[in-house]
Amino acid sequence: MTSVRVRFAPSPTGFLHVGGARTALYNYLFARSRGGTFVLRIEDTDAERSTEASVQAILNGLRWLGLSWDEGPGVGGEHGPYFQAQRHTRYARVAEQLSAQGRAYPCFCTPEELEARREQQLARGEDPRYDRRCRTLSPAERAARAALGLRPALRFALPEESQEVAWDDVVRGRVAFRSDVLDDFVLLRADGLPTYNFACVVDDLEMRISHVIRGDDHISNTPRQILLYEAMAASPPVFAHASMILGPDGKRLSKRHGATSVEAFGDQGIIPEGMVNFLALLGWALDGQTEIFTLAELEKVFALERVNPNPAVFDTQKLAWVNAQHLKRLDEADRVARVMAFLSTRGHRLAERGPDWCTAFVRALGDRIRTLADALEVGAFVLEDPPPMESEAWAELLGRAGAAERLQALAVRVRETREWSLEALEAGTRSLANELGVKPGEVIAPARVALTGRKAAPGIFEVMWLLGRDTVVARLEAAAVRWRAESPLAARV
RNA sequence: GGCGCUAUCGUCUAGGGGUCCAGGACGGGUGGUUCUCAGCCAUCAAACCGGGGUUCGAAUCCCCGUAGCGCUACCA
Repeated sequence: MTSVRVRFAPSPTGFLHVGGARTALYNYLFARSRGGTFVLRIEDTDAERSTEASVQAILNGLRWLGLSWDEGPGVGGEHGPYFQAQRHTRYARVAEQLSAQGRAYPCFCTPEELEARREQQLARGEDPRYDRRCRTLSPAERAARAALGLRPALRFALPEESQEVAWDDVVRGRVAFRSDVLDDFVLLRADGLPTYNFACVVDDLEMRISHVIRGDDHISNTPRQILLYEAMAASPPVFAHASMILGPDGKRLSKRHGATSVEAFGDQGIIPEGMVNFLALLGWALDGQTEIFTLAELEKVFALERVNPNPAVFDTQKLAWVNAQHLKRLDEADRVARVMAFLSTRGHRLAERGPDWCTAFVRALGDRIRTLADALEVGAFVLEDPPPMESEAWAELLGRAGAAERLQALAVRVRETREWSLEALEAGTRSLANELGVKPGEVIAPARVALTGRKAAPGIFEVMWLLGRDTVVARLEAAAVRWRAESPLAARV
């Protein structure tokens, strides 16, 4: 019985990108759905680009999504360390074995020489590949070069005979390469640090990884890795290559498409539930019908075999919709807490108005917010005093005959309203319209503009209630005054 | 250039030879509900990349082409 062990192995060179997040999610879901172990390993062999800040950003991104790891940074485990930078002696040991077996050899070519040769090959129309000149160096020649102080890199010795290297990819079926399209790639750099392919194989082997789930940009690395497993007399794990996530232009998603880190989406008001659900759907479907899932539900129904091999375009519209679905499914207290937390990051401290007010506020926002950030827009009437006046809304109000009188009358009515409740406010407004002989909308529409500065807003009585008597009266009167001053319909004195 | 992967509505996808004149969802159009918007309900438009095969029968299998993407580093 082989237990399922998967890993997410990001290199800490930036934030957690949505592509990486989806890979992490698929790994996590596969582990959970199979009762397996989800390992987090940091691939920081590139000291130039790796930073501690990135490590933290990635961990935070995973935590935000709710993807907890069973082994890795912060939680430990039996197969650590989980930072490649701390595993050098292991790579060196394996490298030595490979060398002893004749499957690896030192290469004294300098990067400059290699680059020059590569260009020559290209110029001749050949495929740029290492010419293996150091592979046949005699021990004496090697010693001579080392004596000159030259630091060699260690290269993998590909099989002499070309062979087919193939595997059954869980998402793509059988994939095959001929080994002669490969070259003797570097295992250890001259500075002794392992390259990706080498470290990856050593670690996956030592960490007993059973399934490697990653992006399809690794497909062409897979034959190299399989050859390494063979050289190490080990059987390779099962591979599953999910495809890339593309931008709206069909190109691989990148920074120029705007936000691509999960953190940035959080800043835009996407909640983890929405992000996880949307990411899951990007390349996977349960039945083509069900769209909304919680992480817990995904853990039960996710199947790697149902991951789709074609590249998916990241559609922010659908993300917003999925997010909205989760937002409306949150229980009220939770939704209120999240909206308040989001707004406070933008400097709006609403908590001091009391829990009842906050609940009413979020209730008033209702389904008008697809993301938490929408609360900034939809709730602007209460977030700013006065809120910005949309010129189009004001222009329309100016063209409405008798608007000032109605606003004025409503101000009086509101001032006189004894009970500050939605019901009383609505009754007062409707009876006023009735007394004025106009439809309720004739009073409500001007009031909406006066109170919110917009033509579209939450229910007018909720708006009034939230604003409070003084503010409502003040905005109504101010609008009436301004209307009289600016409207061509105003009677001039 | 070489190698590889992919190819169903604008987008995410269901579909694994007949039950598909291709289903769902986002987005879009229209109508209804309503104080506006949103939401909700109803409804419409919208796709099997092209060409060959295989088969009684192909969206489904094979081949070729085309297109997109990926890799082609002492990056991961």
